Amino acid sequence: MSSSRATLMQVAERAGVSLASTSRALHGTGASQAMVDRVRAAAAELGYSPDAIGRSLRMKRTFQVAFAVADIGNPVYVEMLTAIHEVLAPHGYRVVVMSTGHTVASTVDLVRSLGSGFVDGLIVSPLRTDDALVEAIRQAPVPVVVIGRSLEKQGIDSVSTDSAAGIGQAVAHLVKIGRRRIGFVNGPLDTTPGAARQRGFDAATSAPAFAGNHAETERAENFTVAAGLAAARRLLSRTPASGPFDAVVAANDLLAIGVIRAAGELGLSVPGELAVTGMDDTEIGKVFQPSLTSVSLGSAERGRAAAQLVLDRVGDVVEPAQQIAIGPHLVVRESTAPPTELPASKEKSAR
Amino acid sequence: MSSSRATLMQVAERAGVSLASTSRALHGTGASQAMVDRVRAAAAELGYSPDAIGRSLRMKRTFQVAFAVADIGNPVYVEMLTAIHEVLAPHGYRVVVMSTGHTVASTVDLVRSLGSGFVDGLIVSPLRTDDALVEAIRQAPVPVVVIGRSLEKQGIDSVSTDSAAGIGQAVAHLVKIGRRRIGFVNGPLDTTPGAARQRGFDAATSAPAFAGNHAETERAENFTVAAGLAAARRLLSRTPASGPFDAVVAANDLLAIGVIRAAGELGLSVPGELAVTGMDDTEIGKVFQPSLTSVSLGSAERGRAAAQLVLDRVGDVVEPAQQIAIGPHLVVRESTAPPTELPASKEKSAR
DNA sequence: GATCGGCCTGGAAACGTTTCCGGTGATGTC
DNA sequence: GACATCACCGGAAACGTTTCCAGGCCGATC
Repeated sequence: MSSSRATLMQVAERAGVSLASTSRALHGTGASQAMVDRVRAAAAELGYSPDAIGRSLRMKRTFQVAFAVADIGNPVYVEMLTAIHEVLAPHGYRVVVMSTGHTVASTVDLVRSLGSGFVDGLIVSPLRTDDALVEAIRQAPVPVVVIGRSLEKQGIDSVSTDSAAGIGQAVAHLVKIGRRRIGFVNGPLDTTPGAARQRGFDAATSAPAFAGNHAETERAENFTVAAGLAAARRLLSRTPASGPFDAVVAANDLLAIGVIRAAGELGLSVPGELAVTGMDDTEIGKVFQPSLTSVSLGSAERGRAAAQLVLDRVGDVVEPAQQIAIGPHLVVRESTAPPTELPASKEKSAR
Repeated sequence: MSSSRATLMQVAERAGVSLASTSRALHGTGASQAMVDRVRAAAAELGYSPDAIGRSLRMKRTFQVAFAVADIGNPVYVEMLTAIHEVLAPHGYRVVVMSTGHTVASTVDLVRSLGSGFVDGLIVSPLRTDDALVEAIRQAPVPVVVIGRSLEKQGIDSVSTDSAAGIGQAVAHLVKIGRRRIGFVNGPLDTTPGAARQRGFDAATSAPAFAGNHAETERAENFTVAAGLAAARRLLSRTPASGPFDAVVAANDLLAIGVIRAAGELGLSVPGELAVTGMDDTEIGKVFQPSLTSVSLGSAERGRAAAQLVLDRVGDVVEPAQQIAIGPHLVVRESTAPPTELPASKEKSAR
């Protein structure tokens, strides 16, 4: 926190050359070798390092990209952040983490705040979307990439995934291993992921392949473990006419963990008596006990794609909006298996 | 991504007043009401929003703070990040996430890069520290707050916690509930937390209160679940002369989860046959099955304190370096309990 | 030998903002 | 009525950098 930093002007004086030449020498273009050596030496002596603000002002580039999510506590977003960081850092870009807040209005505010130009681009994964937000994004003074649903018609760059199809994969898997009464623990329906996943569940359970089985939805207040626990308690306290639930599809790994905890409370073994699937294929799901069968939506991959898209855009390539889709795929682990033939004792068999 | 943004100059012209007055009117000091109204109107018409870069250049303030950690994948750092964000955002500060890398050299580079002045302050939680880093921090052109060990003698602001004492609390708890052969799964000893926690374990297990019991350390490659799993396999494959391990202290919640998984592999029940403690009291530990007894080091609290410290410092209050200490405390959950009296059937001695 | 082209350099402008400073008009006080 | 005080306004400088432009030098070409 010592002496104020050296400026380019000071380096120029020290080297006895002009300001322009100094800049060129350090920047590396159109300067003689002698000049470069001289300036480099002076810069080293003074411990010069270029001022990012001055440079930004002149170049109209901040070398910063913002990443905005509602809840950085959700491991999915952390994975995205890591991936984004890995792509951007080698290009000299910094990542600013922002919070969208939980309402769409606050997200609109955030997008508008890009007007102050502290950032060259934005990657945002909004929980909720509406026309105002779409419009704000379209008007935004810097490239914006949305991670979430495809916004092709709206002409906005997006990296999406078909989470509805992902839920379909989970349901298909459960049916295939012999589950007949499937509950669905979803998040709020007015969120983009909540709506998509509900569509996926409804479609999968009204398809011919599902005929004769039972399906039922319970809605959690949000996408956290606590909400999942509460919702699962409600769901599992009901018993369909055809018999107790033997599987639960959760819209989220966190919700799934809540479901498993609820099952534990009720003395239901997982996967023996209750198979549970999650979604997002997070690290926490991998290490949970039992490890979580989960639909991977390629969080890291989506993060990387979004970052690459922003990078392309700030390199002022003006192209029509691009849509990148990442296919979901199911990763089967311990939390799903064919139902155990229960011995009369109803105690859990060997581990 | 439409028309280029309006500048203050344009607002001034539109309002028919000087640039200086425009700035004052918007900034709110020393302008008549009439002037304010007039300028506000013009600004609104043009959709003006002030340019952060121009402002930064002039004010020598970026309204950004960097938070640097080795591994943002570790939930502890996510909790800190959240807390930091919550403190800083209301003051108009943005948070830039940076990676220190795993070597001390790359951390030094990062601190040096502050010289480019893109940020008003830095909060860093380095895994490893050496004299070069301390010196770099002391020379840094902006306030730096270290989360980790106390750096009082070095004259650096720090927010620390006595993790050694925390390990002591864990050991005391285990002894109290009747555990006699305690393993310690630690991370690398050349890291700051690794070293401190080892000291804590060694001190606790060589204290009179521990006399007659067995203690043994196994070192994991890093602080992740996978490393914890591997280390626990090694540890539990050994059997002390006095009998098998009945408790494991892990230096970290992630390591603890690895330990529990290893116990599962070996058919050991937790907490019945093996009690396990973690450290950091992370969200994932709370929801794990069994939920984790863990030593809280107040991650969120430390984040908040560090953020507040940076905030004070950028408000150019020049005071001697401050040391804030957060006391550790044990949170007992399911993963520790008195040993179960094993029915004769279970082959305990043979293992 | 004059001209042209190419390489290199220095001067100066520009990016958008805040703030110092001097000036003007109005108001209040003796 | 003169003078000090005050509130407000406009001009201009400054923050640190990059880049346009013009000019100087040198070698090569005709």
